[in-house]
Amino acid sequence: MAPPTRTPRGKWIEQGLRTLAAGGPDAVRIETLAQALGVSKGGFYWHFDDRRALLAEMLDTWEQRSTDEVLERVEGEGGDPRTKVQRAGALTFSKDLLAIDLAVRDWSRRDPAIAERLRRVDERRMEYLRSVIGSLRPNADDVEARCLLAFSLAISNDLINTGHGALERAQVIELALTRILAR
Amino acid sequence: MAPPTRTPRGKWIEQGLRTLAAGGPDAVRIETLAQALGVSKGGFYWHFDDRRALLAEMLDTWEQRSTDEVLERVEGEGGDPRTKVQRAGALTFSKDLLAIDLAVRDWSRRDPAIAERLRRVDERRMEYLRSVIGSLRPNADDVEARCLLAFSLAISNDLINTGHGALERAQVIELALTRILAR
Amino acid sequence: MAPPTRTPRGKWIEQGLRTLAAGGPDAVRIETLAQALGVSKGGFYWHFDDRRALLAEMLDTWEQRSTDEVLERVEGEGGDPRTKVQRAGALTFSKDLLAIDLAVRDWSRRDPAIAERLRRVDERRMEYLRSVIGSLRPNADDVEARCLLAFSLAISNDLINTGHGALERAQVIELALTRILAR
Amino acid sequence: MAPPTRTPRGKWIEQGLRTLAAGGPDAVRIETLAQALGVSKGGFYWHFDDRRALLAEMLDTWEQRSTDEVLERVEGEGGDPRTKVQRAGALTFSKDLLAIDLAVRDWSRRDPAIAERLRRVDERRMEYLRSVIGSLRPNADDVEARCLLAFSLAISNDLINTGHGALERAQVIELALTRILAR
DNA sequence: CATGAATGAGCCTTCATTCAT
DNA sequence: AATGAATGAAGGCTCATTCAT
Repeated sequence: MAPPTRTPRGKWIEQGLRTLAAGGPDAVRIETLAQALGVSKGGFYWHFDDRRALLAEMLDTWEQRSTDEVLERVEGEGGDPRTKVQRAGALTFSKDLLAIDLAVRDWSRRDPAIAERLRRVDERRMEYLRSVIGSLRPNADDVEARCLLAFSLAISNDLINTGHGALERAQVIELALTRILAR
Repeated sequence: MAPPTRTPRGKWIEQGLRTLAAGGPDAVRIETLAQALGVSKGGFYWHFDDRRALLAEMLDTWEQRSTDEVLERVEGEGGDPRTKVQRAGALTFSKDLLAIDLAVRDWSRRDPAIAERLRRVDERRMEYLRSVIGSLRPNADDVEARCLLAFSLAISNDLINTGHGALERAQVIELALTRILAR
Repeated sequence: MAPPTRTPRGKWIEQGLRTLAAGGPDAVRIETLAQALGVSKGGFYWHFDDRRALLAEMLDTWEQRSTDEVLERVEGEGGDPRTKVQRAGALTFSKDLLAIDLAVRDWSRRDPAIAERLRRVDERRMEYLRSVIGSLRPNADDVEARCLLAFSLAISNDLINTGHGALERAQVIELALTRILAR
Repeated sequence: MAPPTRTPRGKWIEQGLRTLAAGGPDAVRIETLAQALGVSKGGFYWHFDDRRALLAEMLDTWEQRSTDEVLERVEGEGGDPRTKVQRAGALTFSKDLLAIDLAVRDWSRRDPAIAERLRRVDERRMEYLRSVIGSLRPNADDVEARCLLAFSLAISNDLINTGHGALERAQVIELALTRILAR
């Protein structure tokens, strides 16, 4: 009844995603992962055909987590539109997921296959944003502009690192969000 | 008084920035650059101590171009605040510079030295935005929120790739910008 | 009195010989054999100490099959000398055995142990050839030359792949054999 | 005026052919060659794209040496048919070339591209044999049989390793050749 | 300034072998 | 008897760097 697998497939994927988040796709090196998992690199090939296979599964996992899981949770908890938008943002761009998201986003700029995956994910996110913000405001074009602003704000948060005078970043975000959702 | 000799040194930097923009820092390989320049890679080391030195100079060049050069040009041409914001955006995030900017931005997430450089650059950009938008709106906090929104919008534009129903991306941007600068 | 149990051991050897014939000794990889047998490679080590042990047993099997079994069958059926020569050739160099033979022959060129085994086998074959052809021709030296020719012809058949004008290879062989056995 | 190349392309090919002859294609390992040449393995890639490129050039070299060079020399020296046959055999299957030839021959049994190359080479050799032996004997079919025998004898010589009673192998070969060329 | 050549570290992958179950 | 999992030693290839010319 000993552990049926010392280092299950999932561990490699998890570590892979952590590494991707921290260092980008080029940092996802078999040897590095193995070392982090306290395992010999050769063992990797028991679980995966090759590096590409790992990357693919990592992306599958990320895609799943970033869409279905987030949306289910948000819709499950209910609340008014503003709450939903904030919650969806909080989940989608939780510390862990955001780092992966940004890594994938950069990666997508030089790999069409990644770009396609990301487009799929973003499309679902935007669709959700649209439905929520759309319940607040009648004009479709207006909704679209607000969605893009909200989305941009979320993505850029970790990409911009400046001071804001007397304010904290969080406060500025609050103000900005209010402005986005304002009447 | 001698004209700033366009030594081949500059060519390496230029090509380096092009490559950085297209493939990220890992893609900046001496051999690749040499090939693109039609030169043997050995020659690289006449100009630069090593790869790091090239990267450093590339970043110097980028920093200079992204700040002083842009701001000088924008202020030199004058115009009302909205015009200035748009022009600054257009210059800062011209096709070429934006690609570099995004590459640096991603890079900065895993290299503190890069992060510090980027912070310096962004701080100057925000300062300028603040001064321009501040001339329109009196409330400092409000200005800060609008600045962050404008900045986020500019950065994210190339990072998001979704459809917008009947609208073109450019139109949505227009609407969003109007909203940001609105009374 | 128990029938020679066809333990799985034999299956590994069989598959090993097939693989040796098709790809040479380097192609005899535990993993490949296991896959072909629909078994996990770990199991191999229950039957054999290591790869070398398998190769040794494969060679034992081949040696046995190439000599005793062939000669018994040929002598068992009788016939005139030419018939015997042809039958011995047909059996020794049946499609399956010939492929193994050639693989071993090449292998023997770089492994003295293999060379010794092959010499043993060939010596028995030549001895038999000598006895049969010797029953036709009186002069020992002459017999020796004919034996070598016959043997060369048999071995080379699969190693040479040229056209023969209007003739088929089989016809040329016929003519050559006739010439070898001629008065 | 120092040596323009420490380890010219040709050296790699030469060493590659030596290794091929001694150990078959699988033995042609970059690292092994490098070590034999007293060079670091990395340097290999300055001269060749990859291992396959080396193998290809090795085969080109061998093909050239085995055909044009041999035939030129034989025809250049003249002599009666028997002399030519023997000389062609001696050159074609000189110690060095024969070892390569046999390695290629075995290799060709599992790689169609190699088989095609070998066929081309053998076809030229047979063509030459045919022309020489054909000058002795009128009947084409008869000539064909003799050619095949001569060719088989040459190839098999190094593949068979048995005693011949009181005779030396060379003597048996002499007898066999006489028989092949006999009236 | 630049080239041709070489080095060596690092990474991906394969494979014989081992080990616990 | 056999499996799932892991190890470790190769071996192929890339690339920053060096060096002599």
